[in-house]
Amino acid sequence: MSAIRHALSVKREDDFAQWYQEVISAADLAEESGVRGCMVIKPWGYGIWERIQRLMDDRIKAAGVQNCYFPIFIPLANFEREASHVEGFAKEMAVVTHHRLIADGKGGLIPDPEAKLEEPLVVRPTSETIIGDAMARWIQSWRDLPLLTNQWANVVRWEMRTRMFLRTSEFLWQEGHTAHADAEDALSETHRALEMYRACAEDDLALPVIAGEKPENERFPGALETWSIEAMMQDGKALQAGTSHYLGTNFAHAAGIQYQDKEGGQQYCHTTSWGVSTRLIGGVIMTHGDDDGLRVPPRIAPHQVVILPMLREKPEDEALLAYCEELRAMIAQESTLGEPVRVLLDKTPGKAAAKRWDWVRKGAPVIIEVGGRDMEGGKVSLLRRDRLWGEGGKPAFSYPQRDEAVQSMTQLLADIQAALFNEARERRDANITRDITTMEELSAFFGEENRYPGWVEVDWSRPSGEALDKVVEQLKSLKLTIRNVPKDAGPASGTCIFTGNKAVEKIVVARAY
RNA sequence: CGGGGAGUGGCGCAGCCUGGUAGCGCAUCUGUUUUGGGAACAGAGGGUCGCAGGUUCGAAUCCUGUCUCCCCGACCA
Repeated sequence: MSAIRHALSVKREDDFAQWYQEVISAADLAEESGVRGCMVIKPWGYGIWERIQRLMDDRIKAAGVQNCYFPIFIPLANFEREASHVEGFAKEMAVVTHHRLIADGKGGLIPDPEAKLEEPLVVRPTSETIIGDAMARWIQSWRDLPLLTNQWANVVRWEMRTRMFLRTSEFLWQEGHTAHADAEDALSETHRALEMYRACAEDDLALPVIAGEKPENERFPGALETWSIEAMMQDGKALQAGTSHYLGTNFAHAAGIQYQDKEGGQQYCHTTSWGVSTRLIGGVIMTHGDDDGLRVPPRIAPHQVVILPMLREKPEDEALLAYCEELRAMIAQESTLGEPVRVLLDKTPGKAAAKRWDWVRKGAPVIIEVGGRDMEGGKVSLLRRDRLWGEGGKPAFSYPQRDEAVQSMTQLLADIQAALFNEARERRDANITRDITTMEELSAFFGEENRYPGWVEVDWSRPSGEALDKVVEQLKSLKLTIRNVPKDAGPASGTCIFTGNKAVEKIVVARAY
């Protein structure tokens, strides 16, 4: 029995799905739009996305990739060219068929039958085909390679079941598309992107991930290899947080992406594509959220420090605001994690104690409250969001001198960033089980009693085709999926848990979002 | 898309079975008193009850359709 009065009404352990919904509304991240599967991303949520964008974009550009923008509409014929790609996406396409509305005579509007498009346009679910077209125009010679492009865009996939940030019909992402002279070069790019995602997830979002190759049945439609980073959520499920694909020459054949090599012969390019999306925000929520709301890692927090003056609507407020403004300016002079500290002086009317809880729910890493007594003593009241509660169920304030608080900010924010990562990593490591060697054990492990069982790493023989289908079917009955073959896992030594054959590698098996 | 649940002031809900023109808590606004930890009291504002049809003298309530959300499943990067 705890005396703590939490800022949310639902606890993670009581109803994780409902808790997730509450964090999104309580932290003011996003709201429903009235359009199926589409959400309005509100300033705090979009601010987090802008931070992710900025940090990722820096990494992308550092790798020599250039940003472009391609159309949202793709001609149907263009989309049809790559067979398995079509098969993968056909079921979830938004299609534009008309270009004009007319009155229906009942006060409403309908698409004008006279204005039907000769060829329907599909709303991009991803842009391999249309970018492939451009690549075919842009690439002539081996000197044009590698061609490294990226775009930040929205895409639409008509999902059957949607969840805010995790799976929405429309979402925001970046999609990198590259063309190379040979497989080796393209594979190297596939891995560079994967490692970039791992670094961004771990260093920027404080999400520990496992990077590895997806099994054949989970490949991107049209890809020869699909690699992913997988993050463990607090309910033990896996979230695919980013993917990187080696597409071989499949799309090059479909779009005619060819170059003349040094010997004068025509060669098909080897292409890659890779992306991360607003789904990452869902991963941040389910990794760092607690029973008081979100906890935003400092690197991606729109405001890292929020100052709340304890205003009383009296003349002495002026001096207090001046004291806080000085504090704000001093903190803004400091740097942390390689950037100037982002600090907000929240002067909106209202009591500081009430506003504090809004910022707790939003997850600002550091909250500083300043009252008249603090000012007199040259102090501030400081609260770490990642260590919110102290003795007796009260917020764990510390009361440093103002100068001391300013000087501590560089280290404090770096500490919070590290603490969130370490907490998540320890939780993940504690929840990966490696000693399961039979299907019976696996089945028992994921039985009813074990609510948040986490992940299991097992040996397998990498079956293919129908043999793999059987394995997938077995796992499905336990609601499990193969997440990936971790790059960093040790060599397999035993026998395949599914087939009994000699194991060739290890896989991670888990329930997934 | 199948099964289940739900849409009533900003948020959370009651009312619906047994039709009679809308209520509670929180939040908001105003005032007073408070004031170092999510203030108290008093008063006030705010809703064509998701939308569209239908039944009826009369519909939040009954019927039909439709949209959206949540949970489970199927599907899926």
